Amino acid sequence: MEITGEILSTARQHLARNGAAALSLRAIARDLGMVSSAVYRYVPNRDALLTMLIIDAYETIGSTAERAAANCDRSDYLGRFLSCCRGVREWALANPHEYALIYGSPVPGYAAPAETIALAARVPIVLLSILADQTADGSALPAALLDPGVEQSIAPLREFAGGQVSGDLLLRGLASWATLLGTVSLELFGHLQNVVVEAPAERAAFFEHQMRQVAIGLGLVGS
Amino acid sequence: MEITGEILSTARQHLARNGAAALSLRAIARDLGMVSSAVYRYVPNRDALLTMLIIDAYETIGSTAERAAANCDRSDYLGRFLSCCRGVREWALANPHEYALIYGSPVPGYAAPAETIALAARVPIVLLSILADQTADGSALPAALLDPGVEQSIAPLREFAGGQVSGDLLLRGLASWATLLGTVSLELFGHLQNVVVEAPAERAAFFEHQMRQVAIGLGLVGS
DNA sequence: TCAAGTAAAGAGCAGCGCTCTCTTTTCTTT
DNA sequence: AAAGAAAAGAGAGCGCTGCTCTTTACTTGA
Repeated sequence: MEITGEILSTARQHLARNGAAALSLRAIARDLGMVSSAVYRYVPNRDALLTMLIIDAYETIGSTAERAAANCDRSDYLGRFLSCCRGVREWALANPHEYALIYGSPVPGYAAPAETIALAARVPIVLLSILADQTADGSALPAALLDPGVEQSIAPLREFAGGQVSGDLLLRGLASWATLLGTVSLELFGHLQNVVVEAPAERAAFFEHQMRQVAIGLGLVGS
Repeated sequence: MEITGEILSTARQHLARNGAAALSLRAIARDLGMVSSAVYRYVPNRDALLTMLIIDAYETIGSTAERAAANCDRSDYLGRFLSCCRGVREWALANPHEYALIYGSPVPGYAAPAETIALAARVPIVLLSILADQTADGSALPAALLDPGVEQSIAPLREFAGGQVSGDLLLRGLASWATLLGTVSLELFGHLQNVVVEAPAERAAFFEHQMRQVAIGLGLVGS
């Protein structure tokens, strides 16, 4: 148990420094003063190690988002939303390789291990809880009527939300999630070069504005 | 020149089948009946090959988006936008590894080669041209006043657009781009599991609805 | 015909994931 | 305390990778 932890923390350091592609069991073993075959007593293979790092990343970004949102009054929906968005972006900027690991291209084969899907939900759940609170106190946007096919398409999410939030608002929430991750990914993966000034202050102002616009679309800011 | 082309097309096939991580110069050489050292006469190294594939991917998704948008009347802004979005998504679904290569985590070191940044602009330019046409004929949304810091942040884009489009609309355009890529990435990278029904018809209906909502935010659909 | 240039082959280095066997250490049981 | 079992690590080795260097074969132009 002890050594598994050391392997994991060394792996974390290597990931943060060199990225997932360069993660090497042998290098980790060297750092720990072991021979490479010895780490196989603790970790089945490289993919399993990556999975642990993925879980780790989901946990830290999830708790970051939760803590950020919890910093605001429960009734301050806009504050909770913006705080959550900022938290996600700042975590991503501070941990680019970890972010890429979970929201970039899936590195190993393809299949997301079953353990990760519950963890992956933590960030969207923060967003969802804002919409649920908003709906509960009657301040949500009037729900638009949806095409039955569209309504049907989000059946799993609808079930998860337990009928607390209208289909229309759920879809808007999904869009806000996509915009958040899209904006962060564009910035982190270099697609805003020659588009948005590179300096941190400008990047932050840009992000803040974009998320505020998203919040308007969610009905979080009284017009 | 001949052989470089064969190497590239073989590399394309390998990328499509196994993804960028598994791309191996030796395997390509084997497929071509050469010895591995021989391909180094045509390709400097593996990263250069990846760069070529990146350029290739940008070109095909760019022309796909352009052709899709060109399928509609020039004055049919909504049609052009939706057609472009559909084109991007369908190309991504048909070429997941290529999509991941350009919009997922940057695989090699980090720095996007200078040759790629012009190519990378082709999809956003399609979106931008819609907004420019819309502005030119006076049907664009009234431009909201922006915070000076935000206005400043998009100076590079503003310069590129040549003053044809308001800062407010440029920012909305960037948001639509982020939402488009975010939505496609979420779907492609498995983050819509247990959220949106997996069947192609439902996924398409979901995507269509989301993009229509984005179009409303851009003022592309007369209310 | 011969020299120059080009393309390919081959060997080899260091690194990787992973497996197997063997030895050493540690803990448990009598 | 001695004997046995279990756990942990060491080492060698397989096949793969990117990449380099040297040598061989072939094709040109003079």
